[in-house]
Amino acid sequence: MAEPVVVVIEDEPQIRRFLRAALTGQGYRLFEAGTGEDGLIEAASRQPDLVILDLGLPDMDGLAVIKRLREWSAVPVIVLSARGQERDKVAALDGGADDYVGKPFAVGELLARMRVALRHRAQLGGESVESTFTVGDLHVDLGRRRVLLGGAEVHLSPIEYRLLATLVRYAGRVVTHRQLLREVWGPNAEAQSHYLRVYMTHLRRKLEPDPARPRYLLTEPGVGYRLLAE
Amino acid sequence: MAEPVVVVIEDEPQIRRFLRAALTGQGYRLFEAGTGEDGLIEAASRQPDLVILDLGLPDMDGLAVIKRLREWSAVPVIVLSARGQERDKVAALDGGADDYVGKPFAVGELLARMRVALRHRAQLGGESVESTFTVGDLHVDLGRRRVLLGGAEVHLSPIEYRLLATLVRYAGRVVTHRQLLREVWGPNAEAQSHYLRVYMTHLRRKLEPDPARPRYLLTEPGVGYRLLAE
DNA sequence: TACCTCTGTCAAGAAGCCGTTAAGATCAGC
DNA sequence: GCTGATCTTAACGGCTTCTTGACAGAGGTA
Repeated sequence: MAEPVVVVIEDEPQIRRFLRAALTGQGYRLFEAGTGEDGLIEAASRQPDLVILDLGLPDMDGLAVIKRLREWSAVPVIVLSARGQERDKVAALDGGADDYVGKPFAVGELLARMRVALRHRAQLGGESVESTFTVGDLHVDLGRRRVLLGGAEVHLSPIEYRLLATLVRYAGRVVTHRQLLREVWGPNAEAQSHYLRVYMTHLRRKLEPDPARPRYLLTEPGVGYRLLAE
Repeated sequence: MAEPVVVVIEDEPQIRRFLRAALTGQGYRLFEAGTGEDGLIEAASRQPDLVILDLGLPDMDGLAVIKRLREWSAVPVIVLSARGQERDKVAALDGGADDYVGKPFAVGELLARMRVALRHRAQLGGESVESTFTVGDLHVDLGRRRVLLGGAEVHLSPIEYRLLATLVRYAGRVVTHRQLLREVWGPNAEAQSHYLRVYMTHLRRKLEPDPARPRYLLTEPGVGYRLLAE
């Protein structure tokens, strides 16, 4: 990777200055945002190789930023936070963050963890960053948060969309009940498997030609669900 | 991933006991080693989804273990260490570790970081050679939880699949009745060898050209079963 | 040959999971 | 505060899957 692109979402000017000095010195290209909204815009427009995210933003909760980001992007996210509570860490990591570094942080460790994240990304290779998915009549654009069925836009509720987006991210493979519940409803809902049944019915009614005989949204009895690929 | 396999390389018995309790309760399959050498052997033979490695081993340096492991495996490694120095962290992370957790550690955080590592691995997924198996017309894709017979997908119930997957993991070698029962039905079912006969019949009916004369799913009388490997 | 153990097959009842519907609770926008 | 959309929760029928019992065949042994 010639010059890795990093988006820093952080409101404290001191820390931004500090990161700017440390990262540009190491050959990173840096883009900065002071709010969650701006950060999401930067992440979308700069196509970064890595996102560094402060949890304590003025406009929105850090977890919400991760969640929004993860709807369309698999870019590695390193969380930077002054909150050192275990439950904050667990929530961020389960919410889609790839690493969690407490403040105050040692810059050498942060740089090492950044190298790990970039290594992971390099292993994935180019195409799995794909943000659109098509099978049969069904087309999902994760970047634009749009779902088309035979060319016509289908409106999905937030939960319906998150459920579908999760299946898209793992298209072709079985996603277990636990995993779906954790990624859509959060780690406290792992036992509520009836949610899944209700929302799978919704999705099938909106997306399947014959909801009683699913072509795309397949049940793997006793295990989970799978979105048919190609 | 049905039941993630974890290899723990750690010499302190207390911490091993602690990890055993924490991980098996979360649905992980655990294999343990007390030395670096044993750990490398376990990692090679168990094909784990994740390795947890203590840096302070009696026989060899933790960094050396990572290095040897990385010569042939990309399995995620989480380092557990009492040494909290920044240079130790940087060395481990740059040496090939995927994460670094200091002792004493919070179990919730460790579990969350494990889920992150498994998520990364799942995204790599698909083509990785180690998770698919082929013999004759029969093709088993453990990563996607799919079974193909002459190119056509075969539907297996959860127990049927777990039984086949266990045989695949030991392909070519005999797996004893006890071991199959333990891995498929759990440790309380080791005496129910009846189950095995019923489900082996199911599998053969679904997978064998002539179920009465098995080509793939072979009986080893008095011992167990074996899946033919080419 | 007769007997015994191990193995394979079939089938039926039980149990649990899944899909569907609908009603009340909650939230967001006006 | 009203209204419509969305989410949660409960109920229930149907269906797959699991468990269990019965029995027959294979193969070894006295």
